[in-house]
Amino acid sequence: MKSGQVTIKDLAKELNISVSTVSRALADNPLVKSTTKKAVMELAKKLNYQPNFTALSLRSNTTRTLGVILPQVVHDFFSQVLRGIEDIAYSKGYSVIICNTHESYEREVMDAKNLVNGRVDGILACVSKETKDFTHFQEFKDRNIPLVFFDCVVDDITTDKVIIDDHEAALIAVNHLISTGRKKIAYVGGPENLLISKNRYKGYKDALLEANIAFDENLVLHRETGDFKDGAGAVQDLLKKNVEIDGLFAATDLLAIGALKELKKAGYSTPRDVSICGFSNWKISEIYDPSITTVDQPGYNMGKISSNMLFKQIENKDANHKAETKVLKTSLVIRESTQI
Amino acid sequence: MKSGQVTIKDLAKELNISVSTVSRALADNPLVKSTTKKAVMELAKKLNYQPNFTALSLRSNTTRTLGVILPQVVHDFFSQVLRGIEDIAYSKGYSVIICNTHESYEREVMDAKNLVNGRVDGILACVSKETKDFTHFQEFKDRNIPLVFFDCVVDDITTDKVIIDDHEAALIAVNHLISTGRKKIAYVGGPENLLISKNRYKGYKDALLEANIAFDENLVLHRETGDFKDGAGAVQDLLKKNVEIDGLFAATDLLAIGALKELKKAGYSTPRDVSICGFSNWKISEIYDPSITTVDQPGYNMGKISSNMLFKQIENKDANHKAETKVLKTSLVIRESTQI
DNA sequence: TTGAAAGCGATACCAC
DNA sequence: GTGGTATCGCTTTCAA
Repeated sequence: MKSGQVTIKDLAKELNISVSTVSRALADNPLVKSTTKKAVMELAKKLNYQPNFTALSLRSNTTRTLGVILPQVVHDFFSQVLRGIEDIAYSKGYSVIICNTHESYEREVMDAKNLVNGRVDGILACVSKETKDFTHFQEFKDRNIPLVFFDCVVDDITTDKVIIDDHEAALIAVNHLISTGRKKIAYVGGPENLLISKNRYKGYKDALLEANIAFDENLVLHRETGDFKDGAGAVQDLLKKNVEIDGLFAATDLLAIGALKELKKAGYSTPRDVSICGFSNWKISEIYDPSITTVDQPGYNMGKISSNMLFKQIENKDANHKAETKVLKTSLVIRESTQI
Repeated sequence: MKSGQVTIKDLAKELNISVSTVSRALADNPLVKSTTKKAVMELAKKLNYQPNFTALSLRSNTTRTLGVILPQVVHDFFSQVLRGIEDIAYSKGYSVIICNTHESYEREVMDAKNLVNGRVDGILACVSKETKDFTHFQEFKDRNIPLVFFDCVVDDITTDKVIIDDHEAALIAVNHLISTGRKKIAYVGGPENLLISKNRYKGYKDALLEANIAFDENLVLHRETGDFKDGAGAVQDLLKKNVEIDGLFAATDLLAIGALKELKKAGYSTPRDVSICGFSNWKISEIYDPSITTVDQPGYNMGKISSNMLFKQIENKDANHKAETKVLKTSLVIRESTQI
């Protein structure tokens, strides 16, 4: 009973029976005499026995733990995804170990290495912005560790993926701006190398195309981040160019708000002069004054679907599993920033 | 080599040597002949051998893992705390398993039970709003599992704690409102049973006292949550009572913003008519229009200090450790909402 | 109905 | 230098 942990041995010794019997009794094995069983149960309760987690894991070669690798946790969207993951995991008696890479490639590699050695039964991952090399993820596949990508996925790795139809979402958002009579619509986007940025940008362009509005390179601003400051910076650049706009589609809510605040500084009112649409439906977009029209991403659902796919892999580890990609629909939330 | 995992046995068999030698070679033990060592190392690299985490844990009775129990992750403050914790943990080669209780007592108990069986080497915990019974935390102490509370702590359990001087922070914040000439200052607070709420409220009252401003019960509104909606609701109640205010101190930033927006609706401008101060310095308080004066909590530092205290406990597990409570200082960030 | 012993993957002590 | 074996805590055959 060293280090405060009561083991099955302690129970056996105390009751003068073998560890096998104790183990069986605790497992409520019908072979064990009911009096013995009762005695074991009672002592276990009395000494507050808890089976050692590590021993169980070693024996069963499972950890009842999922690993989640994601770039940020202070992020309304990811937090919803996490909730979805946790809800499914908890319902199956699994724990979740969250690795927060803080958008750092180095940290992501460390985290992956840390999870590769049998610490978890499966991995859910969303790759960071910085990541361009994916061998640390390939490692999971090589070791036959179940892996599901969500949101920011890796094309080169064949495994289950859950993504959002960013292209369609952007298309619908920009259509909405157009339908309210806007014609000179600017685009402010996040990191150009990200697939999600590319798709949102393409959605923007396609919406203009469909509406027969000429595409104008001058109205497009790709930024290094999806942050507030970059939204403001983008508008400054726009104003310097002296171009006229009456609408703005931003690839994140923070970009939208940064842009809005900067436009206001320059004397433009939203939605009157420039109507603005963001992306993600962060809480702030609801609270902001004016509230921001934005694309709602089904984060909770994405978490649930991803972990369900992961559990399917875990449960059929031997069977060869056909990788699947699920594309989730979004919806547009119309608020003050586009209501005229 | 079942389930894709290469073990020390596989290496031994392949090289026709014993597992002991392989183990020693991998540990770079000087007793091993260098040619043997080289052969082992090379084969290990070739087969991509990784020592099994669970076996290591069982052997050493340590998991090199910290458990963090907290009520929310989408929370600027907690996320900073987490970063502080992670930075220290990573630097010591530890992983962090985050249990997000979503402010639910039930979930908190589940999480605690889940961590009590040797899955982690120590626990960092911030209790949820709902929690009134603390036996699940006492369990850690009983089992001699290192435990540190941060932010929302449990008075009845003797262990290391890291808290913020909420009372002083509130005092300084309200002093600031008074110093800008405000005299009819309302208080909008979160759940009354929380220690942090009590202290912030007391800070508010003491600031008035010090300034010889009569305390007026009508200006005080305790709410069920610290959320945006409750801020708005509080102001609605205030307006119904037909009381005049020229300042407002809220126990959270979201309460502050909810109040501000509602006041604006009723025709009051901030800071001109009512200046407003929040608490926590969430990102939104910087971005909001107008930006919000608020109390900055040293979250990152709190995380670092907490985990350092935890490691001290882990490293001196046998020595009887004297519990300590650290109180961290805050600072006031003055922004537009109180600049006249 | 129960006990002895093997085994999960790794380390470390004791022989030789 | 190297191999055999006990051990960590638990489950599960195999024998009795």
